[in-house]
Amino acid sequence: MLDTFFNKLSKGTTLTEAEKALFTQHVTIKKLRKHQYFLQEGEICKSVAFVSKGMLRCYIVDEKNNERIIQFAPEGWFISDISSFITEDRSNLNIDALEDTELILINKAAHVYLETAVPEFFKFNYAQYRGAYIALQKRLIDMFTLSTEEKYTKLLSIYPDIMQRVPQHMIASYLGLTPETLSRVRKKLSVKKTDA
Amino acid sequence: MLDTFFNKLSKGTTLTEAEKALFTQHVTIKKLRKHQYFLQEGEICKSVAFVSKGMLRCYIVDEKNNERIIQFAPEGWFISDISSFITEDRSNLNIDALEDTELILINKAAHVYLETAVPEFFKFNYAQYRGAYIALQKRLIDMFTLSTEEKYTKLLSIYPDIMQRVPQHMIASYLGLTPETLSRVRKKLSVKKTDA
DNA sequence: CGATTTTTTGAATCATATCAACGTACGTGG
DNA sequence: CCACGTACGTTGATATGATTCAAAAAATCG
Repeated sequence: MLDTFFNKLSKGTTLTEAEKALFTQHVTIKKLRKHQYFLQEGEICKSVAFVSKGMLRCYIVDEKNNERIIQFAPEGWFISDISSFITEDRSNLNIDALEDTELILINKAAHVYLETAVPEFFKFNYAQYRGAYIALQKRLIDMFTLSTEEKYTKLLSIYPDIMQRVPQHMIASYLGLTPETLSRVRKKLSVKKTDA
Repeated sequence: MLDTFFNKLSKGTTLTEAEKALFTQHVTIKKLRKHQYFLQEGEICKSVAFVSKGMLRCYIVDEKNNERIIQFAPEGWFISDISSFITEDRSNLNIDALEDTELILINKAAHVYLETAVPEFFKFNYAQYRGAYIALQKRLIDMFTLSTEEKYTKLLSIYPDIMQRVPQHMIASYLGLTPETLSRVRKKLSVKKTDA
C-alpha cells in the first residue's frame, strides 16, 4: 500500500521494518476522484499529502477570478499548503485532483510524532524543504530571465509528458500566460520545427 | 562579536554557553567593503553567511547582460547559494555588498559539524529552509497576481526603509521591471497621494 | 568642483492581454 | 451508440502596459 511512499523515503534514508510499521499506523489513505478537492481556500490545511497515484494541482484565484496554478503534483510528490499546515491559519490556496488520485495523508499529530520517533524522517523533511526552496528559486529565476518561448520549451524538457496529462490552459496558467498566448507560442514553435 | 547571530538563533532555540563556544570556534568573521563580492558566478559557494552588519544583494546576469536581483540580505539574514553550497557545483549567482558589511561565515565542514554537535542548530536550519520556501512561494504568487503598482507598494509596506538603503534601479530589478518603469510608477503614485 | 552615476521624461515599438468568434474534442444521458 | 451540450483550443483584431532608446535633469562621489 505504501510502497511508493517508502520508495521515496528510501532515497538517502534507510528505514527499519519497525519504523515502516509506525508509518503504516499513523498515516491514512485517501482517494480522490478527478475534480475533487484536497484543500479549498478558507480551510485549514490539516495534512501533508504524498501522491501515490494520480496528479493534483495547487492554484490561487486572483481578484480578477483568474486561476493561477502554483504547482503540479504527480505521483511521487508531496503536496500541501505548508504555511497553513504550520500556522493553522486559513489557506488561500486550492488543491484539487486532475485525475483519479490516491493520497497518503500525514496529519499534524502524526507528522510531529513521526519526526521524533523516526529521526530519519526528520532529516528527510529537512532535505525536502531545502530542495523545494532551491527548486523554487530556480523557477523564480526562470520567470525573470526566460522568454515566453523558453519557459514553455524548458517546461517540456523537464516534464516531457506534461502535455499528455494536463490541459493546455493549465500549463498556460502555470507559466503565467493566457491560453491564447500559449497557443500562439506553440504554433510558432511547430512552424520552426517544420522548417528544419 | 556574534551577538546578532546568537540573537537570531535564540528565536525558538536555547543554546548553552558551551554550545555558543562551539560556534565561536568554528565560524569566521569576514568584512566586506561596499562593492566587494561574497560570491562570483563560476565559483563554488564555500560558506553560508550570516549578515551581522550591512547589506548584500544576490543577482544573476541574464543573456542580455541585465542584472536580475534575486534577493536582498540586510543584517539578521542569511545569504548563500545553497544549491552550490550543497552540490559543490559552480554557482551562476553573484553576491556582493551594497554597504560595508560584516559576515559570519560557516563553511561546509563547520556546518556539518555544528548541525550534529548542536541539534538545536539542525532544527533551526530546518525551520529556516521551511520558512524560506514559504516566503519564496508567497513572492512567486505576488509576481503572478499583483500589478506592477501593487508589487511596489507591497515591497514598501514590508521593507519601509528600502528606498533609503537601496538604489532605485536595483529595486526595479528585484521587482522585474526596468528602472524607467519603476520611475513612472512612483510618479503616478505620488500624484495619487497629492490628490487626497 | 567636475565627473560619473542615477533618475526622470518623452516618443516609438513590441509583446502580451483582451475580446470575440469559430472549430473541435469530449463525455454524459437518452 | 449517437446526439447534444459543455470544455477546450485556435485564430483574428484591437488595446494596453512595459520596454527600448535617447537625452536631459538631478544626485552622488572623489
